[in-house]
Amino acid sequence: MTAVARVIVDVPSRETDRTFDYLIPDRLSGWVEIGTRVAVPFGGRTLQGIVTGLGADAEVELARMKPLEDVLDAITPLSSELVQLGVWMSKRWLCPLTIALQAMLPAALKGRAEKYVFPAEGAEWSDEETAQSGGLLHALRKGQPLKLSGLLQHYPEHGDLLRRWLLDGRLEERQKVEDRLSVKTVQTVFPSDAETLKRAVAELPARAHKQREVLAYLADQPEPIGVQRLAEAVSTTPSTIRSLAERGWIDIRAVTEDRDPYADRDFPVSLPMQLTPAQAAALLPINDALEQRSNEVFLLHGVTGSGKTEVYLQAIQRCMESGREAIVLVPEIALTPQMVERFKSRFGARVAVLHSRLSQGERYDEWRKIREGRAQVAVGARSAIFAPFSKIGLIVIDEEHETSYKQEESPKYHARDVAVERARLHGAVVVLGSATPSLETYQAAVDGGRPKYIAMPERVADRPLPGVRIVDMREELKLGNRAMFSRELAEALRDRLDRNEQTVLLLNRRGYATFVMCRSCGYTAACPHCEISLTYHRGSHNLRCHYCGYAEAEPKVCPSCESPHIRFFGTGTQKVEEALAEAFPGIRVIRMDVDTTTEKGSHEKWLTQFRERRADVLLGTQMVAKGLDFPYVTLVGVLAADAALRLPDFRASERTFQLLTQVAGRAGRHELPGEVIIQTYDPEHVSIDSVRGHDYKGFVTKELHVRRQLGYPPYGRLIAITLSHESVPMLLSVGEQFAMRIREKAAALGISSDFTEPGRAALEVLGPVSSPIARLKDRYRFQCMVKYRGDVDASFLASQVLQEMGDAVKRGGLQVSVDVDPQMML
DNA sequence: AGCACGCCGACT
DNA sequence: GTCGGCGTGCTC
Repeated sequence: MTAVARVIVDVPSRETDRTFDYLIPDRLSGWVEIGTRVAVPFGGRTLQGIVTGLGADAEVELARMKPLEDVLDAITPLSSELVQLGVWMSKRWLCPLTIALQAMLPAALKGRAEKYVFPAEGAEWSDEETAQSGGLLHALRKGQPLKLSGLLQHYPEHGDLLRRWLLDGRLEERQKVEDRLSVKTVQTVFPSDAETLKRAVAELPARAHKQREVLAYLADQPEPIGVQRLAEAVSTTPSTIRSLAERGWIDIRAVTEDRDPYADRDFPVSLPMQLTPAQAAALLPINDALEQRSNEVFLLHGVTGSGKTEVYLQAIQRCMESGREAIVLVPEIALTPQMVERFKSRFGARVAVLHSRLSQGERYDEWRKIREGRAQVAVGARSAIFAPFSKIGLIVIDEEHETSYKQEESPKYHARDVAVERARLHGAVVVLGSATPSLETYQAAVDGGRPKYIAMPERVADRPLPGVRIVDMREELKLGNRAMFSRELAEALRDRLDRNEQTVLLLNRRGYATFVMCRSCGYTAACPHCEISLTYHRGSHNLRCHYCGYAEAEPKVCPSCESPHIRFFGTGTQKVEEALAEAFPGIRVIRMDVDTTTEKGSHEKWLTQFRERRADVLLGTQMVAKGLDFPYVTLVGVLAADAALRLPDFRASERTFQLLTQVAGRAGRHELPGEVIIQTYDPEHVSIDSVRGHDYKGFVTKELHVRRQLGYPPYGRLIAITLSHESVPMLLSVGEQFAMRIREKAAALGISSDFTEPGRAALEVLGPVSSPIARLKDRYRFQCMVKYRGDVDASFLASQVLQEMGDAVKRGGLQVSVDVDPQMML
């Protein structure tokens, strides 16, 4: 009987998406379990892999089996539950298992094989060769194996020499899987007992003053202390301390240290607040489910300012009291210091925070805090759903409708769906919170009873929802107002300036000007690789492609007709800022968009400034719409409310309604009442009109009706298959085949392609059509859309066809990407 | 994915 | 004759 590990190797392709068997050598037995990260020999190289199973026997003959090379972590990074979740994900979103597993590991643990080169036993080189190698041989013969990548960087002209000697066997190569990053260690002094220190003082040479000082300091404060800090404390250098260690009087060891990104911050302690009756009523069924340990899902539909966060906090409290852990997902954009503070204040050091602004190292340390049981609550963006807890009791998804929960790269998972599955595996409770639930979630609650629906229709402390006025910009134009601000908005702004209150302005766009257009001939500048409008960047005076990074200089005349009337179109936050300064001299504006918030900590800096009322207006794109809570904001203005309505995406209406409702919710959250003014060219549109009465139900009812008619989610489901290649005819023919084969398979199963008969299972394949991004990085893109409803396993059909056509696709050099339940149609 | 094995053109 | 081009196939 042999101990065998089944390993998923880190090669993300369809052919290798299965386990490979390896012998577990004696020296590693006891270290290998499900979820262990290992280094394995695979087809002549060394790769990282994850153990997904253990067996007493192999599936292949013994002779073909190789032993595991190494175990990469002392603590297995993935639990068997996470491995199981990965298997589920790979089926659900049709991705290789290794991709799903990789998504669960912090970036620091994405190991790569490094090649090391060293001289073979007894290898000889002539003097001539040594001279020719220009120091390369000398470096190699020092003894330490050297990194191949480093050698090639150092001696780029001697790559062929290296290769020749590797081939003739005088040099050998060895591979090792290395993490991108290790834990941070600090050289730490461990003082000996007082007795020893006293003896040391006696035995030191008379002139060793500094060393005596160090010993005196340690005698006084016998806690372990970092070498660097100790040196500073007695104003000397680390070498003094090291000589003490050499004499054996003290002990210096490397100690791992956490990079706590919030180390220098004090969070005031916050105690649970007195709940309003509505909050208490909402909390009750959640607590019941926690008590019963039943795998329940709730939709907490609470208007903006209704106090959802306090409900989360108290549910988490209850969860932790029962010895279980909690995960809180927040959209990346709303993961503001304000939000973090609320959790840190309530739960202190038991909170781990995971978001993209952390460095790789900081993220890794927060991750380890969870894995090693030092944190019980994880707050973070999408990927925090994989927090390596072992007994989860509660998962909260705040703003569950947010698109950022869907990952747009493989694995194209939706964190909301992962949460529900992970909660099932743990017997945990899920709370989906939102003021504007996604139509999918709402419809499932109303028609299916899961999630269970909980409503909080009022703001706390009887504060009213802000009044909303819609301004028809067409009328403004008729009356001769060509300005960016309607008279109503300008007046309201003036009023706020007079009263020293604050305003949030939302512009539904980014950049100074979105595209360049010639007024004479209609020419627009587009990327030669991607067929995407180029964006004008004011700082660098050039035009850039947001997809591939292509850049060219700002044109002075039209490249097509040579007219000088080429000008910048569209409105960006910079332009609005200028208009504000002109209309309201002396106005203090904070502009927040991708350009002003890329720097680490800048986001926080701006918001603090605004909170301290050092500005009158907070102007920005989507990022000013979410989760912000400022007492003196009494006016919210929306410029170009309908900009996003024109996008070719069936969710455009839903997104617009959600965005407008969210931003409206920033006004009047405290003592002072709020007001919202929305400027639009399409005031009758449901998405805009419904915001006026804060009429979520009115909006969903109408929108759901449309969705049902068209068979779109939540009444049908979609799978987008995108093919890309340099040649259009190739794409068309393979795309056609894809569509045909899926249709044939569905027909063979007796699935109708007729969507008109209500309730009946149906499937149709749309396309292939040129994808909305028709060309990307010199490759054309075509897509097929599988639309289906009812009891149809369309993912399985698609994966079968994908497998059958695998050969044709590979030989043709096509790239295929599958998006199950796509969120973005662009 | 990458590396080895294998079968045809332009060089020492 | 050989070095090396990259097409196909496999990796426990």
